[in-house]
Amino acid sequence: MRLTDESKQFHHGVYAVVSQIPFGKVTSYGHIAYLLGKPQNSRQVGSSLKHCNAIIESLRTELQETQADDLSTFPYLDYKTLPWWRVISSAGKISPRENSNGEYIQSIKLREEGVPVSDGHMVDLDEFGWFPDDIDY
DNA sequence: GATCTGACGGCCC
DNA sequence: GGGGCCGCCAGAT
Repeated sequence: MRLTDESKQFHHGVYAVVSQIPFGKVTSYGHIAYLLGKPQNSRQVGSSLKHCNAIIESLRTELQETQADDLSTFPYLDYKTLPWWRVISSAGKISPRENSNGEYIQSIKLREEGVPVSDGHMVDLDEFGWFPDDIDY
């Protein structure tokens, strides 16, 4: 997995922002891209999450190899705790996967947090959306 | 390597 | 409201 420095920065940002979405709230791929200063890269946010397992592993490996920095400085680089299920489309819909199992799991995870998900995999963004203008990450 | 495919979203009919 | 187009870029073919 060869990533440019630029895209590594982007991935770091995506995971850092996702890790800050509050329990019981959701945000959109596009809003994460907006917070990272790249509002046109919503699609890459989806890609970051789709491949979060491999990408995070790659980022961790590189940090371990290239710097003496303690990995605990980057708490968001852990796909086991990354709340990826709190990210949905700007239309308020859980995005379809190749295999519908993923969206099913996502709806379960959201309901566990008290976020209602309709049969059409829709979430009420007015009530459960988290869309800050800027955050620290 | 060239080309296609998406966990997307904004814009323009 | 809905459909087509475009930007973006990591993976897959």
